[in-house]
Amino acid sequence: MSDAADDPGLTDPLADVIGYQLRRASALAMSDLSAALSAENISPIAASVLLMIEANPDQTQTRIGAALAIQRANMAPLVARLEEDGLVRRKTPDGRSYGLVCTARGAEKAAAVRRIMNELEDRLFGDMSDTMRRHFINALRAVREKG
Amino acid sequence: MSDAADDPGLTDPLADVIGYQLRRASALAMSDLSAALSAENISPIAASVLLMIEANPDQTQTRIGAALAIQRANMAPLVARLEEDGLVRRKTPDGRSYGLVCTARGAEKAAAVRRIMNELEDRLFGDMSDTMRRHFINALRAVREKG
DNA sequence: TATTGTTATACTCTATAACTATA
DNA sequence: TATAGTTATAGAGTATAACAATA
Repeated sequence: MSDAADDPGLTDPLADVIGYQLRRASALAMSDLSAALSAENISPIAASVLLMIEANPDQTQTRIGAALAIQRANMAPLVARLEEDGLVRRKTPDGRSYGLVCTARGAEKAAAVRRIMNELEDRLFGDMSDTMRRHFINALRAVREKG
Repeated sequence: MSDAADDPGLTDPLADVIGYQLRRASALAMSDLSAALSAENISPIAASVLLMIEANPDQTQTRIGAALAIQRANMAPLVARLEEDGLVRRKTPDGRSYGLVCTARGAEKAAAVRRIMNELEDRLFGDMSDTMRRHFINALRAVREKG
C-alpha cells in the first residue's frame, strides 16, 4: 500500500498506475504553463499553433491543426485570434485555403513563448539526465502510436 | 529539425518539449481509458473516486477529492452519481460530513475498473522494463512536487 | 464529388463564489 | 467562526454535424 502523494494519511490505489500519474503530471504542467504564458496573453494551445506555423510557413490551417491533433472546427477561432493579434497572416494561394505565415510580431511572440517554455521545462524536468530525458520522450511518443 | 509525428512532411518544433509530449500522451491515454470504461458505464474520473473510496473507507468526500485534486464543488455531483448507481454509500457520523464506503456492487465495479485499467496499462506501457517503469513513475510524481 | 474553412452546438472537466447546515 | 456539502455558473478544451465556397 502506498501513501497518496497529497495526503500521507490515505492509501493511494493509483500510485502505480502510469496513465493516472501521466494525467496528474500533465494537468499540473499545463496549469503552470498557462499561468506563465498569461504574461504574454496567449494560451498554451494558441502558443503551440503559433510555433507550428512559424516552423512550417505557407501550410493550410487544417494541416497545422492535424499535426497538433486540433480539429478543423477548433482551429478556426484559434487562427482568427492569432490574426487579430497580428501574430499570423493568411495568404491566399487559392480561394478555399490559406497559407499561414508568422508576422514579425508573431516571431517575437514565438521567441517569448519558447523562452517561457524552456524555463518551465528546466524547472520541471531539469534534474533528469540527458539519457533519461531521451527515454522519457521516447516513451511518451510511443504511447501515441499505441492509441 | 524533427518531423511531426502525425505528418512527416512537417517540422515539429514541439518534438522535444516534454511538457507538450506529456499532454499529448495523457490525452490519448485518457481517451482510450474513457472508451474502455464506457462498457462499465463509468468515467475515468468517477472510476478514480471509486477506487480511492474503496481503498480509504469512512473518509469525507472532501478528503477523498483532495487526494485526487478534485475540488469539493466538483465532488458533489460525482459522489451523488456513484450513490445513485449503488456503488457507494454515505454514512453520517455527524450532521455535516459523510463517511464514504463502497457497497458490494461498488467493489465489483472497482474490480472491473482495475481489470480494464490493467489491460490498458499493459497495452500502452507493457513494453517498458520494470526499472524504466519505476523511473517513469518517479519522474511523473516528481513533477507534482515542483508545480 | 471532395476539400477548406466556418458556424453552431453540446459535452466534459475545471474553477470560483455564494449559500446551508452543522460543529 | 470554521468546516462539509451543495448549487449555480463560467470558462476552457474538445467533438460532431451542417453549411458555403472552391477545387
